[in-house]
Amino acid sequence: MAPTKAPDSSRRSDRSRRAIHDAALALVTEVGYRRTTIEGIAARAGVGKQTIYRWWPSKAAVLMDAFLDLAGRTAEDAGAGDAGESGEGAQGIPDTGDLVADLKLVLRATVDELNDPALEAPTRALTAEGIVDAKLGAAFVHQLLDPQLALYVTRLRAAQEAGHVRADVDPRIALELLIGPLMHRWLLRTLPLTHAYADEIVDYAVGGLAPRP
Amino acid sequence: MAPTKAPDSSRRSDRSRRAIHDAALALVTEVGYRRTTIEGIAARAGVGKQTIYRWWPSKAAVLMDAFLDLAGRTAEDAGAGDAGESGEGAQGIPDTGDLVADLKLVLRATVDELNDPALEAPTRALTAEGIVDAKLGAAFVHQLLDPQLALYVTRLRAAQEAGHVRADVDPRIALELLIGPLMHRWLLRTLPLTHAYADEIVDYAVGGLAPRP
Amino acid sequence: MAPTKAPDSSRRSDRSRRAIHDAALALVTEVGYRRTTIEGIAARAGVGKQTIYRWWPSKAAVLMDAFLDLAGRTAEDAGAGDAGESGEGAQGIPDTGDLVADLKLVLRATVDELNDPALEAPTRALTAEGIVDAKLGAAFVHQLLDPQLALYVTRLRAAQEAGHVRADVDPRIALELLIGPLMHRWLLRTLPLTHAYADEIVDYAVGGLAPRP
Amino acid sequence: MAPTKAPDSSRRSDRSRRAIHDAALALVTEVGYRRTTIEGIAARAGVGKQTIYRWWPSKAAVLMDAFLDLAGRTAEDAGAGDAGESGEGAQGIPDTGDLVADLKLVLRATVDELNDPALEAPTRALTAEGIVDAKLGAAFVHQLLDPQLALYVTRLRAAQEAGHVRADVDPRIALELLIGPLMHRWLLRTLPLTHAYADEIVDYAVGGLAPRP
DNA sequence: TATTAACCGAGACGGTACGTCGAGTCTTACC
DNA sequence: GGTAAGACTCGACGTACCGTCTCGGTTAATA
Repeated sequence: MAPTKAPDSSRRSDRSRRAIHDAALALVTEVGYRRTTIEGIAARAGVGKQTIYRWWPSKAAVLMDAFLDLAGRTAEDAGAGDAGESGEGAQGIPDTGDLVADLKLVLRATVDELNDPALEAPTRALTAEGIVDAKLGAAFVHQLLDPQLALYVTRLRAAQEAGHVRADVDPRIALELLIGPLMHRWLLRTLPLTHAYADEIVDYAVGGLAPRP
Repeated sequence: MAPTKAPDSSRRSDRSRRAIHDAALALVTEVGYRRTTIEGIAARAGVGKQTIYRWWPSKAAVLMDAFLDLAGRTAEDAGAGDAGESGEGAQGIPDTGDLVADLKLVLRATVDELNDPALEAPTRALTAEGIVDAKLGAAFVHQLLDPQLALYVTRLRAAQEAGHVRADVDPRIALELLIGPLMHRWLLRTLPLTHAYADEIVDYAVGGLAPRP
Repeated sequence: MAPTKAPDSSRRSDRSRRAIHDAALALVTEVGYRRTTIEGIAARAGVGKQTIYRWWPSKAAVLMDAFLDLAGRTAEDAGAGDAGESGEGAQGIPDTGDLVADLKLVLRATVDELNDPALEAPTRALTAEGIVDAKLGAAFVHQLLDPQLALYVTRLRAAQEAGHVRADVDPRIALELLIGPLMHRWLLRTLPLTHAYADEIVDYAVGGLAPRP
Repeated sequence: MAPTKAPDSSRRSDRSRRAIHDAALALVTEVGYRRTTIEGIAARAGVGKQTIYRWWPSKAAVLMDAFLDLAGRTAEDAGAGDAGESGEGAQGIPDTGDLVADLKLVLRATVDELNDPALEAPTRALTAEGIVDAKLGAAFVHQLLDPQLALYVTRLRAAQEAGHVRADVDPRIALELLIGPLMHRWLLRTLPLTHAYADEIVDYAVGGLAPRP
């Protein structure tokens, strides 16, 4: 029943943690998730295997942490020029009053992110892993996806209050109408993912959400 | 340049092929894709490993073939009561003139299929594998997904001709508006996948596709 | 109890038999006994594997046959210039009356044979195999070694009758006194095997066999 | 140029080393060298295959080490009753002044050793392997045979000084006159290997070495 | 300031699966 | 019915990683 000797995180080496993150991301990008191994990460990071096993339960968990770290740093960089009033790194969806324009802006940004070669490999790896491993999938959704989606919900609720979206529309479903097609195309690589596509998705979807005349 | 000695497929053992398919599907369902091994499949199928390596390049390829076989047999069984004049096994989407009703029918069927515990494990495994492995993903899309999606395109074109859908709508995108959200929810397990959800998706999507009054 | 279907040797393909012999000897010489495989022999001989398994019980048996064949042909060639009165191919040990000289002649010939690079690999392979596999070893001894040794026995008996060797000497043991050291040096590669060595062996050994003055 | 990462022998598990030795010897004795496999040794020793591959280059090398270990331990046991002042374990050949008697003693002991069922299988296996594999053969000769033969050389030189053996006799060749016939009979199983045979060999051989009257 | 306990790099260990090779058997088509 | 060809089951090969473990060597907090 003993909790199997939890390590003392206050004595954890930050240097190692970062090196492991970097090695994990680099390897996934270079050789793919499949051929990325714990041993490989340890060797690349100049770290003992045990140091990885001490702090993470699986390869996927390492990658997830690394990815969160990367996302955090990226957001920090992006938001560095702003007033810095949001400590979260989540910028939110603008509300110019024009729902279609606002959504197109965000969806185009998402398209760019998905097409970013530096992010593609780890994102695909984590998504795929989450599809098969429910536990990891839940973590992925909660830590990475949900915060993003919450922003859409907020914006859509505002649109409902402004009367641009019917009151009986469930924002959660509306948001999936926007994100779903994007992810579908990206995950399955059926057709190229472009700004034009994002625009059309918004046009069609908002058409179905707008109040009947 | 030589393709490294291709085996003579006319002498292939059908018995082994079927046994391998069955073992692969059973193992993926029972222990999951990760813990399914080529050795395990061979042992379960009562087959030498080499017989698997002779005919398939990877575990994923075995599973894909097995899945196609299963899908073919399932479709055959389903279509057995009909006149049998369609050798394809693809039933097509009904056209009762009521687009919304027709789509709801098919989407509900898709929901049922995705929720079928016998199909869930292999479908997830193949999808996840295809997300990471572009080659396999392409095969998956072409052999399993595209034929399905073509049916939607046909039905949507008919709706355009009947004037229920605007002429400037791209059926390919319209279809993704329907399928995308479904897959999104199923893949990421964000919320349960129900008939009610399928209905709402159809309602919202067709709203955006219908001619402006 | 059925003798498991003995093949009809009258319909056997001589072409295949020879091709298999040649391939076996060539492969043993080129890549060594260990890396010589039945599949390799079959491929090189342009023969089906079954043709080998039909007529020989093991790789060693194939090689033994091939070697006997080779030895027979070699002896035939060597004896072709003679009157041809000996159908056996065994030339016998000359009896000039000088035992030491006669033995040196034969032992030097044996040294040359053991040093012949064309014969070395198969001879070593068969000897080694026979050391570990008693059944094969017996076959090797009876078919290849005993006929050779019998010649020594004959010559030594003649020497006994001529009074050059003590009457109480067992020719069988005397012969081993000559052959043993030669084989020892050749098998274990302790020191080079030369004519000078053969001469010394004869000198020492005959010294021990000659009548006490 | 790098020797491909040599393992750190100071951290080697002695427990595993011993278990592997024991398993190797047991298997060779029980099922023969051919049917002894690295996998079998590992399984029997309760050891991972890699632990064998880490420290030995081949099955034969494992067996050689095991045999050396066994020989060492056996010699240790045999010498335990003595004063123990010789750390070598090599007892040497006695020098009672009677060369014939001394040699008969040692050769009879060798006969007994060769006839010992516990040693037969590994000795045959190693010898056969060494006959075909020159590298291994050299190791076998240097590590096992040469030390033994050196004892004979010593004893024979003493005999030369005492005038029991002609001064012009090469002890190295003389020794082969004794050992060669023994090994020949044992390796080829031509006739049984007995004390009487050893005695005769000594009688004949020393007869050839003694000073001419 | 000396001790000590945890983390750390390193890597050997018992295992599992990999993908390949060859053994020996069986089947097919040819002659 | 013998033959060339080669697919089949099976078992071992030698390799790659897994996750655990043990070994010095730092390094930080405690005595």
